[in-house]
Amino acid sequence: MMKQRVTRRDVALRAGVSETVVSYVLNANRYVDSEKKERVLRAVRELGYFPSPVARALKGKDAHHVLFIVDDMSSEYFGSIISEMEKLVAGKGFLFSLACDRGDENFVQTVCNWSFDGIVIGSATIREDDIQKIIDTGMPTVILSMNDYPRFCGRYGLVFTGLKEGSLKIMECFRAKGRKRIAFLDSFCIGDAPVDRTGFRYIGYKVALNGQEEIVIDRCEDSARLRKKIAEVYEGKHFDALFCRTDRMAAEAMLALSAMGLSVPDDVSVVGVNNSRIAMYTRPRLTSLAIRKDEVARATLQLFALLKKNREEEVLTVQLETDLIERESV
Amino acid sequence: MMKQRVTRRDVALRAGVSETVVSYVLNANRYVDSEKKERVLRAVRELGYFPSPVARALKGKDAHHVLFIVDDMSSEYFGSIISEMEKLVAGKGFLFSLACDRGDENFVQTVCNWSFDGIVIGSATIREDDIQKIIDTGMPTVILSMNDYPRFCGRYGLVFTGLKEGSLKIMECFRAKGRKRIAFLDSFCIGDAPVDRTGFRYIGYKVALNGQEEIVIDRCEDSARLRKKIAEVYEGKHFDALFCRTDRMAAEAMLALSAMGLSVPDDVSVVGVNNSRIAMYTRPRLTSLAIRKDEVARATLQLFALLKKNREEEVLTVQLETDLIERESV
DNA sequence: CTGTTAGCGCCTTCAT
DNA sequence: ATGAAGGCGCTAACAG
Repeated sequence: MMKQRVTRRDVALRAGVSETVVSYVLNANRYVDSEKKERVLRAVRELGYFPSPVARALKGKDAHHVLFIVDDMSSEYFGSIISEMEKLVAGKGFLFSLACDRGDENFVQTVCNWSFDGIVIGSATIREDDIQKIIDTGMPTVILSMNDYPRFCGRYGLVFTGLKEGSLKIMECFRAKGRKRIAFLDSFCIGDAPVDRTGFRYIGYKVALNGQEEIVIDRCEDSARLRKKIAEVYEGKHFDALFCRTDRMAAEAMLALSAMGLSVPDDVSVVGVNNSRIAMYTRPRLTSLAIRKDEVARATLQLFALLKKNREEEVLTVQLETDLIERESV
Repeated sequence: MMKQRVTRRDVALRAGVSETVVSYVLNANRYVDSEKKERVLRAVRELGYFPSPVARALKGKDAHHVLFIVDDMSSEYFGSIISEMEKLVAGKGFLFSLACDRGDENFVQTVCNWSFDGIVIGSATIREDDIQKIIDTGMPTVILSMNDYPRFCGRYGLVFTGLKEGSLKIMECFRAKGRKRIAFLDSFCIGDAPVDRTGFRYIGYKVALNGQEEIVIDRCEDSARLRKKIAEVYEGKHFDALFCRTDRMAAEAMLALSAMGLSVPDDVSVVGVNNSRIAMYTRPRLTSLAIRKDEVARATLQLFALLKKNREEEVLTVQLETDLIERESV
C-alpha cells in the first residue's frame, strides 16, 4: 500500500482552483482572493502537501539543498558545523549533503551537475582549479578558508575562521609557559605529501617563530611512522612544545611522547585544534583552539543569502575569532 | 563568466544526432549505429557532459542520491559508514545526504518529498511511525537496526549490526575478568528520558545478567549530572564493571570514576561501543565493541539493489558480526 | 485578479 | 534504426 506522493494537482482539485493558484498562494508572489487562499491552505493542510524540492530545483528555484565538501567524512568537525546550520534553518525542510574530495576522481562533475542553494567548501585538500569550477557554476559558494588561497574569479564568499590569528594565540600560550623550541605536527598524509605551507596553521606558526628555526614533523602516514618520526626529531631538536594540526594528531602525539617516557606538559607542551570531544578525554586533557562553529554556520548562511541577491563580481568576506580552551596539556 | 551547464541538447548538436539517441547511447538500452555511438561518446567526452541527476530524479530514475538519517550529526560513526559506502561507489557520482531526526519537527516531510535511490535509517531515536511513513514512500529503505523494532508494513531492508550478540561478548568479557556487579550506562538524554529498553545493547545486557539485579544509570543530560549519578549509584550498588552505550559515554564515565578516586580497570572495568577514535586516546585505552562498518556499508548497498528489483512485500535481512577490541580498560 | 501555456532536462512510448 | 512528442511537478510569462 505504497502511498502516492500528493502533488500540486491534488491540492488544486480539492480546493477547486487551478494549479497555478496553488503555487501563487504558497509562494505568496501574487494576489489571490482571500477566500480561495483559505481553501487552498486548508487543502494543503488536509493533504499534507509539500512542494517537491526536486521539481523546484529543476526550475532553478531554491530546493533547500546545501552541499558540504569535506576531506574527511569521519571527522566530527564538519558534522558539528552542519548541525549548527541545521539549527538555524530548522523546520524549513533543508537537506544537507556531503561530498568528499578524496576517493572520487570526478566528484566535481557530480557536484556541478546538481543544483544546490549553497555549497560550502570545508576541505583543506581540494584543488584550486576544482574550487574555481565550482564557483563557475554560479551556485552560491562559500569557502571556509583554511589556506591562503589565491583570489578566484567570480563571486563567492570567504569565511576566515580565525585559524591564522588563533595559531598566534597558541604560540603566545607556549611562550607564556616559557617554551622556547616549538615544533609543528602535520596531519597524517596519504602518499608522501609534505606539510602544506599555505595552511593558516602553519603560517601562524611560522610567523610567530619570528625567524627562529622551524621544527616540522610531517610525512607521516600512520601512527607507527608518527612515533618513529617524533622520536627522531626529538632526539635531534629537543622541542619542548608541539603545535598539532588537529586534536586527533595531538592525541596521537601524546601517546607517542608517553611511550618515549616523556611527560606532558612537563617535558613537552601539546596543543591541538578544533576543540573536539577527544580533547576532553585525553590524559592530560588537551588544550585546544576552538573554532566558533555556530558563528561559522551563521556567517555561511548569511553569505549564501547575499550571494544569491545580486550578481556583481565580488568577494564577500567574514572574519571570525577563535578561542583557546586551556586545559592541562600546556 | 559563469559557465552554462552542458546539456543533452549540446551533445546532440555536436554529434549531429537527435537528443534521444544521446540518451540511448548513455543508457545503453537500445541499439544505436556504432558509428553514431562513437560520435556521441566523443561529444560527451569533449563537452564533459553528465546527465543532470535532478532531471533524472524528477523522472523517477536513479539520481545516485542516498539519504542517511541520523540522530547525532557530530558523531563520527555515521560519517565513517558513509565514507565506506562512498568507497564502494566511487567514481559513480553518488551524493550522500544527511538528515537529523532531532530538531526539525517535520523532517519526515522533507525526506518523503525528495526522491532518493536509497534511505538509510541510522537513528536510534526516530519514531516508529516515521519509519513507517518513510517505507511507505516506496523508496528503498534500509534500517540499521539498533532496536528491537516491531515489524513494519511493506518492503524494506534490515541490517542487524550485531549489537545484541556483541553485548553478550562484552558481558562475557567482564565475567572472564571476574566481574560480578555489572552496570549499564545510557547516553546523555534530552529531557528526562529513561534508557530505551528495546535497544539491543540494553537487551544484551539484560539477557546476560540472567536474572541478576540490573544496575542502570540513565537520565543524565550532561557531564555534571552524570558524575553525580555515577557517584550515587556506586555508593549504593558498588558495581565493578560498566557497560557504556557509546565510547564517548565510556570516556565520560572514566573521567567521573577517576574523579572519585577509583581506578580503571582495577576497581571498575569499562567498555564502550563503536570503537571510535576516542577509544584510542583515553587513559587507559578503552576496550570497545567494533561494528564492521565496511560490511554495514556493503550490505546496505546490496539491499538497496535488491529492494529496487521486485516489489513483493517482504523484509530483507542481513546479520553481521561484531568484534570486541580489547584494550586496557577491562 | 485568475487561468492557460510554455518550458526546466530527461526518459520513454509511439510512430516512422 | 532513429526521431518526434508527451510528461515528471513546478514556475513564470502571457493572456484574458
